[in-house]
Amino acid sequence: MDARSKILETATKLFATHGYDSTSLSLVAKDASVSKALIFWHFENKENLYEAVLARTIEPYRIEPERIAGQSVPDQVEHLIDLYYEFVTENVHSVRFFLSLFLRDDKRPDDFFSRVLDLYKHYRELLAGALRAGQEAGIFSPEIEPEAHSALILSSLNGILVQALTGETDVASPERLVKGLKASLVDRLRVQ
Amino acid sequence: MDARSKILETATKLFATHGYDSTSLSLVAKDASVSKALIFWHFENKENLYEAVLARTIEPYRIEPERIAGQSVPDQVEHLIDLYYEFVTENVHSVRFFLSLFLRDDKRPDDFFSRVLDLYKHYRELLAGALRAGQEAGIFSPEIEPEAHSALILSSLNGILVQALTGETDVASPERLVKGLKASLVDRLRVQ
DNA sequence: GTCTATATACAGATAGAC
DNA sequence: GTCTATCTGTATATAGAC
Repeated sequence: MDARSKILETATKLFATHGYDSTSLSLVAKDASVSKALIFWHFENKENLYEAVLARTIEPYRIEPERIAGQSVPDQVEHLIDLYYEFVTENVHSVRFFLSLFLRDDKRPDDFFSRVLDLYKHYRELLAGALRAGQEAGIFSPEIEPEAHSALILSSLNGILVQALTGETDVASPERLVKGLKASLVDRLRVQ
Repeated sequence: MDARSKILETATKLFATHGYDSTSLSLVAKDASVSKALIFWHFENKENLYEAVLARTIEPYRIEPERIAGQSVPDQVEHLIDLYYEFVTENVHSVRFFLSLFLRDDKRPDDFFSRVLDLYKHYRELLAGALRAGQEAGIFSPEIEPEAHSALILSSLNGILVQALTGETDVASPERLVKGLKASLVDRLRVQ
């Protein structure tokens, strides 16, 4: 790997675990086995390096249309839940990173935030659409409001994932909680 | 207020918003209108100050038995949910602080963490107990497992609260989500 | 207890050789 | 492109006067 990529990779790991301020360029240089001066040659200053790291980190944050198409209406809801869950578990480190950015008064470039929020909103709308389609097909109870209920499902899912992210043991496993979520928040809404 | 308390109060605010590393003692001194040397005289070093701040912050984290006693069994579940919600909204700043500590590889003194976790566990057990009592009284469906379901309720609640903590607008309000949570995760479990 | 002045270390950043 | 050496600011921490 070339030096530039090595720096970027090392910095990504360090920024994500220690945050912006607590990550010194001396440490990045040492871990990447390059001189501090080389970091400045490639990225000009610490902030530019940070932005390059953010750009690299957010890269996989997108919805692939082919993955959500083609299901029968009732299965779509559970499938969307699975997709969300899979995405977060596949990107634990960066999700944890972004969540901690949301919580801190840290360096938080607004364009990255709005991109994460847009993605979240998109997901919620897909979920609401599937719920509404299910209602219209007479599968789900007409009592629920699709928008409100999709927000609740995502919130619950986030809660489960935060629990997994913070490494709380001794509670039920994430998989089991998601199963319970589907049972209570999806299956129980079916018209008998 | 005496200088020591002033320092403690100022440091609490600053550590919570900027974190350990990003909070300089020069800033604490300036904001508290004292000299830097006085901080060292009172707290010896930065880490000791931080621990004093943590001890002060965690102080309100306890369950008051009188607040959960005396309800009729079915109402207990919703009451516990309300208590949890109220506690978090009354302590937003420190909850956000602790959550960000859980997410970062920061300074994380294990005894404080285990105290937060114990409290959480206690809450979950109270909730499971209420659910079980409701089942035995024939009010809640025998289908659910109290332990698993109380974990799900708390996870969902956490998800709603994290959303509020991260300041995500444009989604449903926390109050509305909690109402939906109660409807789907509590009321729908009642035997008709 | 509270201050000013200072020691020491390390941060981000630059100069210039190769 | 990559390095060593160095500048400058600011951090934690100490010494010592009052």
